[in-house]
Amino acid sequence: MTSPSSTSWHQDAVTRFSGIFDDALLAEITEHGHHMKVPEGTMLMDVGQDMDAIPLLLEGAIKIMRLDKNGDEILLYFLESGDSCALSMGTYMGASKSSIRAVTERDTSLIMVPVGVGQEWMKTYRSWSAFVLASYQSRLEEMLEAIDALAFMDLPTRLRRYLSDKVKVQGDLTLHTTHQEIANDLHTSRVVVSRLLKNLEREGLLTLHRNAVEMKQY
DNA sequence: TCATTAACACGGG
DNA sequence: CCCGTGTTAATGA
Repeated sequence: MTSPSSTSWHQDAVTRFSGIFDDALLAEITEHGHHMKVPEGTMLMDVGQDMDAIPLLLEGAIKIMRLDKNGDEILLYFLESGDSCALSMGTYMGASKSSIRAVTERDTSLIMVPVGVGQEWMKTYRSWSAFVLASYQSRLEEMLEAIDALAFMDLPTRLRRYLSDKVKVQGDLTLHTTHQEIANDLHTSRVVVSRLLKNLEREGLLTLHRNAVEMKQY
């Protein structure tokens, strides 16, 4: 691998994961991993689809959703740079069908590691198995937070959490979205989102525009 | 009481 | 004109 185009993502991978994986494993990742640049809004994985690779995020963000019986999406959490998807690790335990939908939230750069290769690394690289376990734990905690939000938080609170999450994930105070999209993510109606956003605007926390919400603080 | 559904007017692109 | 937005009235949980 000496061409500039292939070494560039190798460098990204090394800088992103150098503190996490040892050098030998980093070399294996650049050898066996497939690099992908994915534009915003791409569905990387859907419910029932086979999970044949483990994603390692370099740049960007991925929205992880579950579907209700009507096929409506419920937001679970976001994957960010340096994250992986614990559910794809489930393939280690025999499951191979995805139970979630994953859509890129912004332009994203990631490495896909074939499941079989990842399984070998579980035995040979302690830094890999530690990473998988840590990823499992952090994904589990995020899911528990999502459950808490759905079960115990009122809508105004959930909306504020959602907005601050989006700002963090997008790295931009101005969110380019519609009230309807927010309503879909929070699993409620647009009427409610419009009213709550209007309240927040009156409180001076944000400014509303067409197709955009400009946050003042978060 | 609060969310949802339907309906409507307004306005910017 | 089309679509996103803001609002209201009726209905339901």
